Amino acid sequence: MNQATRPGSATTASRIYEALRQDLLNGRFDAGERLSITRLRETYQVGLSPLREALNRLAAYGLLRQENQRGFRVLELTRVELADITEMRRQLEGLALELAIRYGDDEWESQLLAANHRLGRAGESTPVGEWEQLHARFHNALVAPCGSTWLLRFISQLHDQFDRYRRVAPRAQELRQRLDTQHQELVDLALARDARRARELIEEHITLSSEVAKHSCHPA
Amino acid sequence: MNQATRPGSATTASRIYEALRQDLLNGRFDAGERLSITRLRETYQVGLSPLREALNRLAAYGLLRQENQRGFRVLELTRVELADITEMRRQLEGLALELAIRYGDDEWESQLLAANHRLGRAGESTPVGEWEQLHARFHNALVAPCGSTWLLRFISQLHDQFDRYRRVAPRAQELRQRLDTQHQELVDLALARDARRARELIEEHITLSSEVAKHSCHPA
DNA sequence: TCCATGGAAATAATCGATTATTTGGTCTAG
DNA sequence: CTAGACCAAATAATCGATTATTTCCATGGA
Repeated sequence: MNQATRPGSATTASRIYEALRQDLLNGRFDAGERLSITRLRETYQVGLSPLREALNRLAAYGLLRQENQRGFRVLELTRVELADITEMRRQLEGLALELAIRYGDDEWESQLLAANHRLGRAGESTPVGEWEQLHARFHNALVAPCGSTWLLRFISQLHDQFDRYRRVAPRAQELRQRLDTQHQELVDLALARDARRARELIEEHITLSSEVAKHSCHPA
Repeated sequence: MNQATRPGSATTASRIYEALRQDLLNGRFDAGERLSITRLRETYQVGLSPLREALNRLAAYGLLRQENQRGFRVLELTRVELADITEMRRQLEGLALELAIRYGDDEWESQLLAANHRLGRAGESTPVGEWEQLHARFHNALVAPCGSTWLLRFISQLHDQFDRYRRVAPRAQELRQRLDTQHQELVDLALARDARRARELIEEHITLSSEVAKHSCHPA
């Protein structure tokens, strides 16, 4: 999930990067908002340099837009962008799932069952950001052994983008349940090594998630 | 190609970002090399803050590896990585080309012909980095109207990655000519709107480029 | 000989202050 | 009235100095 900055102890810049990323994903900022650097300094209680470095990383990652001499702003939420992200997720996660089914071993099957179990246990009382994290873990476990680090990287990036839309979305209980059912079916198809139907289902799954998220776009 | 930081006048950070990116693509640094910040300061004649911001961007973009408290290092060149980049280029550019053929209009056809013409005119006397730039332009023109900004973004990113391998590659004249021929054929198939064969050809084209680049990997 | 330890030198990260650019409002000329 | 120029306040970007961490080498013990 994070860029590989783990070795050595955490630096202020990488801590603030993660904090900002989470807050962006959780919709703590308004879409299109200009981020005042001085205000961020106060909010997160950090110095200027590490903060700016974190913002530069986030802009390069695609969670912020950077304009020379005009600072940083949060990306807008638009239907066109959501459609793009959705279609790319369909293509890339579909491909990755096929590859994962081809290459995944026993260890993968265990990890997948575990991730699915943890996700299934999360109920109504689960804290806001926690379900999203378990959900991300599940989808990551699904495609992890696809064999391509770049594919996984792009998928994570798109997942982060998609989360910005999902978070704001209303909790349609019925749809939520259909999505949960699909998770279970995805596990079954993966273990059965049915690549064709698994790919069909994950594409359908992503499209359905997108329908839910669509409500968070601008005019509503 | 660049991240959208154009408005306002160029900042030192974005200038040094571009300079470093070009130098990384052109192989001015050794693979795996640790980048000494103080040395970079002297080489590029810039202050510490903008330099660090540029490095942070490049790391988030994937052209550098950042390790907490241990600075930045150039990525290694490995066969595994090249194979991954190549396969992803095949998938993503293949998809993008199909979409471009579906959605591209007259303007696209003109741009494509122009880009192809400019690339064809570049001969032996063309400066080192120039051919690569024209080549990148051509490939970009090919897929530009695919309709997905994320797909184009990923393709550019992979193209930059691939360039690190290509630059070092020996100039096998015969292969170079086959690649040139393929460029012409790609244009023909695109104008004929033959999506299936165009996709087949671009996948073959990328694979062939990769064969040439393979010589630049570590043990040789 | 080989590892472990300590400490200085090198270097990465951060801070505080300064400079450069943009923004928003006001005034004047047409 | 409107358009343009100008000024002051806000804020982004950069610099120079300081702090924290790692690296490297020397030394001593098993």
